Amino acid sequence: MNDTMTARWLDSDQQAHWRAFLSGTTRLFERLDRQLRERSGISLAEYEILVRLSEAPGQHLRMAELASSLAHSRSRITHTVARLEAAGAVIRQACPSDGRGVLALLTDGGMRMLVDAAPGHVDAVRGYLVDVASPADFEAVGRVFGATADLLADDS
Amino acid sequence: MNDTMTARWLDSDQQAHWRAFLSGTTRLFERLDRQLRERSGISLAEYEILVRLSEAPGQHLRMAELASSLAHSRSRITHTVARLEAAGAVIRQACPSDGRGVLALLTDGGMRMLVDAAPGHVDAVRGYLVDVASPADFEAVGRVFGATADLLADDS
DNA sequence: TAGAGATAGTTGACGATTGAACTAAACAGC
DNA sequence: GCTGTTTAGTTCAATCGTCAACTATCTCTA
Repeated sequence: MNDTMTARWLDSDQQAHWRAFLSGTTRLFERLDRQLRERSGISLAEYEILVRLSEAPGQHLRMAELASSLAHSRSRITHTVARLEAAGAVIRQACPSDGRGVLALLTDGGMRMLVDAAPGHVDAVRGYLVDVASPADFEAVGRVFGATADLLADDS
Repeated sequence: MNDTMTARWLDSDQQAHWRAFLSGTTRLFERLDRQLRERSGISLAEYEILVRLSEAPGQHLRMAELASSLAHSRSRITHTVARLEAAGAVIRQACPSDGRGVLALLTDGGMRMLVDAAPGHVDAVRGYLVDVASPADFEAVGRVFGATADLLADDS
């Protein structure tokens, strides 16, 4: 956002789309989070961390890699990983190649939590978002928020 | 989500779109909230309440109308309106037609806060979302999340 | 090879959101 | 017109996220 930016207001269609987006995402995240908590006892943020760790070679990632991958603050990652560690889903260990670094390592128990949670979560993502959109519309969603994410990438 | 739902996993394109959406919205909301706080001293949630009140006839709405319009919990609306009241942006008064009800009424000061905040906020919404999407793609976003919002409407 | 600055991560205090329990008023059926 | 049930809103405690301060390590340059 800089001083040369002078665009104003949204037209009424744009405003309707923007408000649909606000309302839809608010309800969607609330529902996904609640469903995960009720069925598997983990939050959406915790779930996403487990997913990233499960995909990583050796099932471990640096804290900063988790932070940038999820677009969460470092502090938030510290707190969330601490909760996951208390729940036995993750272990922390020093990073061998960088004395400042910390690796979060998925445990077998963490993998079981993920395997337990994933089907219901994916069903929910499908049922409330993916499958209510046409393939072309869902692609458009990916394009739009990919562009937004790039624009707001960490160095911006 | 019901028992007959058996769809599984997302294909790799769908997963890429879903993650772009997660990352894009996370960054977008974080940025919009921070920009509003820095430039105008209000949160995004507070801003949205001021907008709804400013559009309402008589510049007032019931608490429950705010809650369903923003898809926020009643408890959250109570807290947020309390903060706005402390900031002098809103006044609460008993609802004349329903003894249980409470009206949130926008003050002149609240209207000034909104007028001050709105241009920068709209520029940000444009700059980080609306204008990075083609018109057709942004329409698709509206369609998709409109459908999600309907599906997850309060009685679901 | 100092020393300055940048980077990684944690901590603690504070603010915001949630969910459950609660009060009070409205409504429905008899 | 009671009585039981819904609905509106608030309150409290607990959880989660943010921000600023802090330690430790790494990197760059002279």
